[in-house]
Amino acid sequence: MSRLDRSLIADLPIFQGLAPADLDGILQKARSLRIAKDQAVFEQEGDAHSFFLLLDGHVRVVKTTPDGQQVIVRYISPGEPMGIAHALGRTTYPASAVAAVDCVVLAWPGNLWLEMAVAFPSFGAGTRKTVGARLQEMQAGVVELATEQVEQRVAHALLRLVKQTGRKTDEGILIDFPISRQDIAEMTGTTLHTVSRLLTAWEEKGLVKSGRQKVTVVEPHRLFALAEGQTNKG
Amino acid sequence: MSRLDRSLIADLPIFQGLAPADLDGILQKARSLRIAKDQAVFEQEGDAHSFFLLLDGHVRVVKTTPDGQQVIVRYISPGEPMGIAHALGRTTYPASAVAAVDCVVLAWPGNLWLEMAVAFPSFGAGTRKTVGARLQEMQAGVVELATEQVEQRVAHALLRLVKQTGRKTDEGILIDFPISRQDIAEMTGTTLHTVSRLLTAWEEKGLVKSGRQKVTVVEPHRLFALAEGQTNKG
DNA sequence: CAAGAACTTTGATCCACCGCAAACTTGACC
DNA sequence: GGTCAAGTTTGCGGTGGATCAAAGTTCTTG
Repeated sequence: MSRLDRSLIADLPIFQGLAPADLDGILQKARSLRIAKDQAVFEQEGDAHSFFLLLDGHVRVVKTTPDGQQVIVRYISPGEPMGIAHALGRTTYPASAVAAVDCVVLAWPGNLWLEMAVAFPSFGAGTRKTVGARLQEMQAGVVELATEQVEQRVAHALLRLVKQTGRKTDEGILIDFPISRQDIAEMTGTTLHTVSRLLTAWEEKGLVKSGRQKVTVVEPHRLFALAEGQTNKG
Repeated sequence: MSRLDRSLIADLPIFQGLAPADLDGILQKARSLRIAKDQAVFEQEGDAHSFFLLLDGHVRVVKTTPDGQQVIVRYISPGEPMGIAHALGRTTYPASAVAAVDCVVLAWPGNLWLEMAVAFPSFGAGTRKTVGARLQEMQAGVVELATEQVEQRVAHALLRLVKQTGRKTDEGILIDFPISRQDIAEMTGTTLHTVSRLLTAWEEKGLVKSGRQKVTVVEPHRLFALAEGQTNKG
C-alpha cells in the first residue's frame, strides 16, 4: 500500500490545529480504500467497526424504510467525515453510504475515534462541529418538509447541491456527479415524475438545463427566488 | 437561593459515573430558574449564553420560519438537557424552547460545557450520546415526513408522546401536559383541521379519547398498527 | 451497430389533504 | 355567572401532487 501524504488531510476542518507529526500518526492508522460506483461504504444497521473520511468522489447517505422506500439524507463531499457513529455514542450505522461515483476513502477502526478525540482536543472539537452542523441540517430538513411545497423543496435541494458540489461551466453551474430524477425525488420526498415535470418547466423558463443524470443550474438567483417564494400555508 | 441537592441530578443519564463531590461542584455552578407556562427558556438565533437541564415540567422546542410558520421539533422531558449549542460548536440557539407548563430548569454558563466535558469524561460521553440520539431522531423525522401519510405521522407522533410522557389513567394513557390540535399539527406538518378530523375518527373507533388540550390513547397497539400500516408509495 | 437496459417524459385520472367559513364547546376572568 | 377568548368540530370545494400507463430517449454492451 502506498504511503499517505499528510497534505491529503492537513487542510481539512476536522484536522485543523494538528501538528504535522500528529497528522502522520493519524494517517499511519488509516487504511485507504477505493469504492466503486454504487458500492456501499457501510450499511444501515451494520456494526460500526470504522469511521471514514471521503478523500475523493461523492457519497450519498441513504435510509431505507422497512417497506423498502429510500430517502437520501445527504450527500458527502470530499474532505468530509462519515460513518462517525462512534462520535455519537452509537455502535451501529444509522444509514447506508453508497458511492455516487468511484471514490477514495480513508478508514479508521471505530474505537480509535475516542482515542483521537482525547489525544487531540481540536479533533474532538472539529467532529463536534460537524455533528452540530448535521443536526442543524436535519432540523432544517424537517422544517422544510413540514412547511414547503414540492416545488420549493426541489429548488432548495438543487441549490444546496450547487453550493456543495457545483462546478462552473459555460452553461451555468453543474452538479458535479450523476444524479437522476429518482435521486432528487428521494431527497425531497416526492416522485421522479413530479421532479421531471418541474425540471422541464424550469428548463422552459431558462432556469436550469438538465439531461440524463445531469442538472445544470443556469440562473441560481431566479431559482432561489422561486425556492423562497410565497408559501401556501402561512 | 435554596441549596440544590445532588439527588436531583445523580440518576440522570448525562451525569452517570460522577462522584458525589463532582455533582456538588457542578450544582454549585448552576442557577435554578422557574419558567412560567408559555415563557421562553431561550430563543432561536439568540446568543447561546447558557445550557440547561429541565428538572420539572415540559418544554417544546420550536423552529419558526421566516414567514412565521412554526414547527415543533421535539418535546423535552424532565431530566433532559437542552440548549446544548456549546456541545455542538455553535454560539447561537438553533431553535426556541417554550415552557408547555410551569417549569423548573437548571442553567449553566455556556462556556462551562467544555470545561465540564474535559473534567468529567463521562459527562462528555453522555452529551455525545444525547446528541447522537437527537440526530438519529431528526433523521427519522425526515424519513417519516418524506414517506408517510398524514394519518400515520400523527399516529406516530402520539405514540412517541405517550412513550415519552404518558401517564396511566383508568381510561388509557394520558399525554401528561396540555397539547392542542394545533400543537400536534405543528409536530407533523399538517393542519389543526386534519388533526381534529383524525382524532374524532379515532375516537369513534375507540382508539383514543381526547378533549380540549388533552389526548388519551386508549388502545396503543391498535394505534401502532395504524401507524405502521401499509403506505401509499411503495 | 443492433438490442436491451436504464432513465426520462408526458398524458390522464384520482384522491388525500388543505383552505375557507361558520358553528360549537370549554375554560378563564371580571 | 355572564361574557369573552381560546380551542375544537364540521362541511364544502378546490387542488397539488400521487398513481397508472405508455411512449420516448440515451447509454451500454456484445
